[in-house]
Amino acid sequence: MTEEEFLKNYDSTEFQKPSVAVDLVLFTIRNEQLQVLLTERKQYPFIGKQALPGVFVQMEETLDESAQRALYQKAGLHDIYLEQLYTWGALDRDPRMRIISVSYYALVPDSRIPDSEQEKFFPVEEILQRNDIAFDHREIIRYGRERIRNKVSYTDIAFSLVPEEFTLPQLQKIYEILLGQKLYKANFRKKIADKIQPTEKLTSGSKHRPSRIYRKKD
Amino acid sequence: MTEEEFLKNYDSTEFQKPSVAVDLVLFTIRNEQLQVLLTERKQYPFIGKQALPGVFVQMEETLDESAQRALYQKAGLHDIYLEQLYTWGALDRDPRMRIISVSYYALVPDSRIPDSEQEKFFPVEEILQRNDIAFDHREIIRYGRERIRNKVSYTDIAFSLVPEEFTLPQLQKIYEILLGQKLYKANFRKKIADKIQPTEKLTSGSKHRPSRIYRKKD
DNA sequence: AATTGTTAGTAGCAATTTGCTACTTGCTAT
DNA sequence: ATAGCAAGTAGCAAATTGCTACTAACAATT
Repeated sequence: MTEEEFLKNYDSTEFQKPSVAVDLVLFTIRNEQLQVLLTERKQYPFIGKQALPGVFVQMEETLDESAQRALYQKAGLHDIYLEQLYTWGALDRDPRMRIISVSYYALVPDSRIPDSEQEKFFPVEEILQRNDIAFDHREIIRYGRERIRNKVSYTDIAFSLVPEEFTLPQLQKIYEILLGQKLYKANFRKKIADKIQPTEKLTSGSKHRPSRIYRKKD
Repeated sequence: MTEEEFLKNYDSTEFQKPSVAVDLVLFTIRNEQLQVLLTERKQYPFIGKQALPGVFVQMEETLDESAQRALYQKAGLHDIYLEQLYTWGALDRDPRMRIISVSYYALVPDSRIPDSEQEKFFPVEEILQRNDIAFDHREIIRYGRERIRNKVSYTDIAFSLVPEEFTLPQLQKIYEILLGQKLYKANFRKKIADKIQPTEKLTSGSKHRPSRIYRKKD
């Protein structure tokens, strides 16, 4: 049997297969809190409960593309920091059938969230206290928060949560929220000095000293 | 329609589904090198080439269980450090059909590898130079190495690569291989001091000063 | 015009960690 | 004895982190 023959005869429907979905944890920072987008379920199961937005993986799209599609279809967003998180495979995680969920997380500055989506964000702290979240999505959110918490210190993901132009007090606040602890101003600035570029601009309108506006270097 | 009715009528075969497999990156350290288990493919596709051991995910097993099964069926190993790595979903990663692969990596001390498996390990450095590895498995191996390299500094995974009883020069060597750089003896010992317990035993048989034997604390 | 309140931003030092060199210890083989 | 060799320790310099206190620049109030 040649390879060609083999491939022609291969019956890919021979075995029963699980379904594969992508679920998206879309994080932002608002009101000095880490928040996540939740959608209300319109169908069984968990009708009326809140869940992460998700899509089934189509045969002709990669996982990354599924995640991007979810991001666009469910939140109207493009060109956002997006990274695979973990794949969940418990047998009973969906009562309909066996569904394996590849979770992704995305980070978006509050300023980029469309008006239509504003209402759908909820603080992670609160969500983790609740027990009425659909599926295993609360666990996914917790896991996502842990991932960011780890990565913030050795990557630049914090910049994904801030607009193109930002002040250092803003940026520091992002770091503090993600890490869950205060940082020292002077040390923080030394640390990130090589990642930022000052602009000529200063903030205005506040009733105290204005802050210099920076951009990410490169 | 009640939830029960809905679930009864739900047709889970309505859509075409990808297959889901688990591929295993089994790392060990031998000859002062990071090595990986590869199996020779006996079937199309990539017949004769080397690949990571893998299994299809069965409907009645979780992903972790699939990974453990692969570990046992393909390497005869039980109770090994095992962690999910990443899920690979390129459209053409398998020429037979759409297969989504959930990769796991495992860490095992060289001393625990059964005789029958000894021959199947190959140095990661070499593998990454080659271009005759089946599927996208070379990329998976590279990704696995990156993951360990990151985790070694803020977790205890290095202990998974060493027997229950070990010497500090042994352990330090493991860290050095994983990190890809030399460490300072005295500093290394300060760092891990709270993670280890000395035994009464010393090594013997060497023609120089014997080394104290330790165990992991807890 | 000076004072107060508030946040932005800088100085500087103590404590800890890391980088590095040199030493001492305990074994075997000459 | 002593030479060779790896195990293990001492200790200091350099860099990083923890922390306090300062100065700078604005608006609002006196």
